[in-house]
Amino acid sequence: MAETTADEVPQLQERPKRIDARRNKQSLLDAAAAVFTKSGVDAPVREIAAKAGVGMGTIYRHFPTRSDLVVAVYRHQVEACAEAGPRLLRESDTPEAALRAWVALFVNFLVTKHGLASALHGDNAGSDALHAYFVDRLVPACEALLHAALAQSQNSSTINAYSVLKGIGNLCVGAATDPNYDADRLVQNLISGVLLQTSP
Amino acid sequence: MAETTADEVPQLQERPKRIDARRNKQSLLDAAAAVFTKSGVDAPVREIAAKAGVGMGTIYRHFPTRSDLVVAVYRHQVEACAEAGPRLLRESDTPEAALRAWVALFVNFLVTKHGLASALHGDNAGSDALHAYFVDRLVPACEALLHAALAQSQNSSTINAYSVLKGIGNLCVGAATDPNYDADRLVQNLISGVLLQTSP
DNA sequence: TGTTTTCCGGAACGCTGTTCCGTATAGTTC
DNA sequence: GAACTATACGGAACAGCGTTCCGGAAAACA
Repeated sequence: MAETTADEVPQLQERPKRIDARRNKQSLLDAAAAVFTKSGVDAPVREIAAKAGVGMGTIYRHFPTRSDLVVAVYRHQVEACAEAGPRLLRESDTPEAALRAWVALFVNFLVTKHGLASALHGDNAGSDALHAYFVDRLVPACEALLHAALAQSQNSSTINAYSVLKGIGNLCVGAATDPNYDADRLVQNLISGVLLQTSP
Repeated sequence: MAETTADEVPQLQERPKRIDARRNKQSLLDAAAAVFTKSGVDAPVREIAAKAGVGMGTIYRHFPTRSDLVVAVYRHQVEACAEAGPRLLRESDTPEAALRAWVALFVNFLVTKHGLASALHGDNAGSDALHAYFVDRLVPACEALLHAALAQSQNSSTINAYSVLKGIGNLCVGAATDPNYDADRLVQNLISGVLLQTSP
């Protein structure tokens, strides 16, 4: 639940944060995690601050933007997803199976976190921390899997891993709240189509 | 540009709207169309009212919700898209070609209207006029094309046309503002995957 | 304990979509 | 043309959002 200890432990030439600051940051992370799972990622910042027993100023000092808080809350799961890529590639029967398993993992992650997929769009002039973090960590993982799967089927087409990843994320939008919408199936269909495509 | 004349012409037992009311409604539709293409579908309501030279009350009397205004502005193009379905099915070489052409049409429509795809998510407890209208008009068209294409390839799998249509719409989110994201290609890949899938 | 540095709380700001109501005006009747 | 009524208008006001600001509290240090 805690963030990397990078900013909680004294760096060279830096004093440690005050203990109430560290305590509040942790309360905020816990409260945010709870509120996000209950009311979705779009829950008001005030609600999180209230649940953590903290003022508005405090939340914005620790997390300069709403997006940063979301990143901090889901950092571990995103990291786990990124690290699952190479592992699946090693342990699966075929590269395509590895890709499909990884994608299912990613989809499950997005769908169970209500509103995360919608929040992923880099609305704010491309400087959206959430979007940037997902891209940074997951595009390389996705790319490796895609290349391996394409090589397996001797498909020499060029793929844009970023594009595919964003497509998967987009397909997950609204999946949790719409019982008639089957994101899982569509994503697997999309993968089929991507692997099938001929080089341009 | 004008709406259907349904509510501008006197119905039985109904008096015609006042002429300033009709004039303002038209001004609003024109202003909204202009603002939407300039600033995207998410443009503030105040901006549209200002451009039309009209107050806040007026805009909400004619269009009870932001969503209704968007529907009114794009009604003709959605209608055209719906009607293109049967026509393409008649004039194309194969049902699959018709489906792909229709999907390309739909994608082009969504992508050129900045923000329309994002606005399509039924946020407001399912009572979103925009979402409902799109579903009403386009799901049947999409369904006919899908069935025809599946029959062609002797694929007996069941498809959920609503799911596929929503998936296509989702894939278009952010397509206009992200040069690295190729929605067109992904959508065609998705169609490939959907047509390829085996019955469950 | 006294001083300094850091951090906190919550009111306030600017931006949304939407509602409300006193006022203006088109349509109707004389 | 004047008087009257139903209809529509304008824009201030409301609620809710993310974010900023700053006087005051509290931790760390001497």
